[in-house]
Amino acid sequence: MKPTAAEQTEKPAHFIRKIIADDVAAGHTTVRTRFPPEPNGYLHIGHAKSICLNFSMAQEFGGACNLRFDDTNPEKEEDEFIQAIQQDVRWLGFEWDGAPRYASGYFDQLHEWAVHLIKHGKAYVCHLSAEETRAYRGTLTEPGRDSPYRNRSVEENLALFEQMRRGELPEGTCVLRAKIDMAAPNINMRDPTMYRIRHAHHHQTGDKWKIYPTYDFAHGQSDAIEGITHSLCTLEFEDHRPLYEWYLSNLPVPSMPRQYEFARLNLNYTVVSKRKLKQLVSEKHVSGWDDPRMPTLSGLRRRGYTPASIRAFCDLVGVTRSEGVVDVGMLEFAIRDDLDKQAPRAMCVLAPLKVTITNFDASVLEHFTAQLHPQKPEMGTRELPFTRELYIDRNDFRETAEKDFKRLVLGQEVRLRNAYVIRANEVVRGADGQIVELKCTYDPDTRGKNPSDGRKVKGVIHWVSAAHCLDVEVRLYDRLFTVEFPEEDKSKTFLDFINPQSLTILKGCKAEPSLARATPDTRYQFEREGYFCADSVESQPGQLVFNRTIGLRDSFGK
RNA sequence: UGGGGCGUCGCCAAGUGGUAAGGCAGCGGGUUUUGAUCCCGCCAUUCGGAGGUUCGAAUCCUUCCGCCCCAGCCA
Repeated sequence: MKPTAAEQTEKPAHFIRKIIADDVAAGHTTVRTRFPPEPNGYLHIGHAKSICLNFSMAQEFGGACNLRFDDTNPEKEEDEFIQAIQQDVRWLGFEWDGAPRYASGYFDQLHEWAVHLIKHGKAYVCHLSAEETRAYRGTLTEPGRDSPYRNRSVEENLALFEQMRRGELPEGTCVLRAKIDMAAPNINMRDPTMYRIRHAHHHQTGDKWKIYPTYDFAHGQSDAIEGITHSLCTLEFEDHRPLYEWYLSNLPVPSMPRQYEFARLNLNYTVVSKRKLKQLVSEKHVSGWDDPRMPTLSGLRRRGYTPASIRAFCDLVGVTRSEGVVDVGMLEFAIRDDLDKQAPRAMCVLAPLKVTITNFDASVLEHFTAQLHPQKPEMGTRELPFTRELYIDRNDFRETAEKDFKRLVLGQEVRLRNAYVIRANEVVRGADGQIVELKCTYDPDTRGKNPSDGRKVKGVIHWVSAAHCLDVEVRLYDRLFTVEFPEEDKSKTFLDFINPQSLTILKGCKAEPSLARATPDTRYQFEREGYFCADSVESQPGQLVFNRTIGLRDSFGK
């Protein structure tokens, strides 16, 4: 059998891999990377790219990868997210080195380093208000002006910073800034803020701190403390690299990490922004962070995506510096590719139409043994009860049809998958004219073989025994947004493009009896329909709920 | 009009001076008791445009065009 994308061992030689390989060849014996999420939301498919990159680089080069919570902004962060992030990283198949790290774990050291910069005349306490600071910063085309507080004495700065630390100053009173260059063309170098006053409770450090470092003042030093060799981040941080390096070279840090930037993942027909995902959840457009329509890892998991398929997808997409938009079709390919090889087959009728086999005795019960996987007999078999009354899908029957319709047509034959060939003889209608039943006859000579008279039966449809099938609920998912780029139209909000048909709930679906023991971790292929798994939160034994992960590729177009 | 990036097939992406990989999607055909899978074939005389250097350029130079990021006491 052809290897799946997930089994592909030859990894493409992207630029990060080359840089690291060169460093290793040049004598770097320790490769250490880190995945540094801020615990202010759930992880999504975009994070998966970063996770796969960081962990796989460490794995490939015999190094280690840390998990570090970038928790410098207590007001936006929660412990719930810390737990969820750990679960998602593990689910994806990675294990970080040692215990999870926290930027907040370095607050003492960071504070000490801030004092160090003050003592060296490289940082000062600035009392400009936020608005004034903005005005002094200049614009993209005009240089900024020096703050009037820029030349305070070391002693005064030390005293003021200590007051900030003790919580003696109200929020917003002042900030600690690095003294770099207010005329720098790179705005990040115009005396960036290092510390701001926040009288906030921190999920890790409690009420110990009244001042919190900014991302820029925390990230590089945290990397240095942990001995990170390659600090991989997304393109928007490229302009921060000079500042990242400025702090490292002006502080007595224990190591010199290097920052490299790659393009973040963009997917069409969805949004991959924590802020927007959070909005979908809080405004109840979806049932939660783990709604199967969400591009979050927890949503994809509940939907039925496998970790291997997401890893394969990340490999497929590659790592470059050019930002593009990946077609969701590639994600769908990755999951179909994986599931086709793994998923046991089963039959489930989504839109049941009763069929009576008039020449089959009502007192008879036959059994067919069907393979769980057509290409993998080693996966085993299951039993299919066959009786006089069956269900087939309404979409698989037409009273008249063109020759390209390869299913059941009145007066013609079709094969019931794993069972007999039947012929539709008569349509039974309800009071409203709706077809409620089909009267058919079966050909006993077609069990496990084609008609011996050489008749050609082209179509094959799935079915279920009416007396033995399970009544189940099936949820079909479509893309969450109706347009490729929901964020593109600036005159509207992405919420205007939510697909009202993104969720279709089907009740009264008829599943073959072997599905009674379905659990969320077994993904099935419902033959001719797609890949499904029991919903991890709402499916119960006896009241099964299946999520359609993804439909089968369909060249006919239902 | 400042700074930093990016532009190779509809999408992703190799290629870094020697004459355009691969994947996704699409389109033909074959196998098939899943219109699935699998198999075979097709799918960029051309690399954002224009000049130039060179025996030779997607790769070097010049210039132009387009797109993205940066003016949080967010990350």
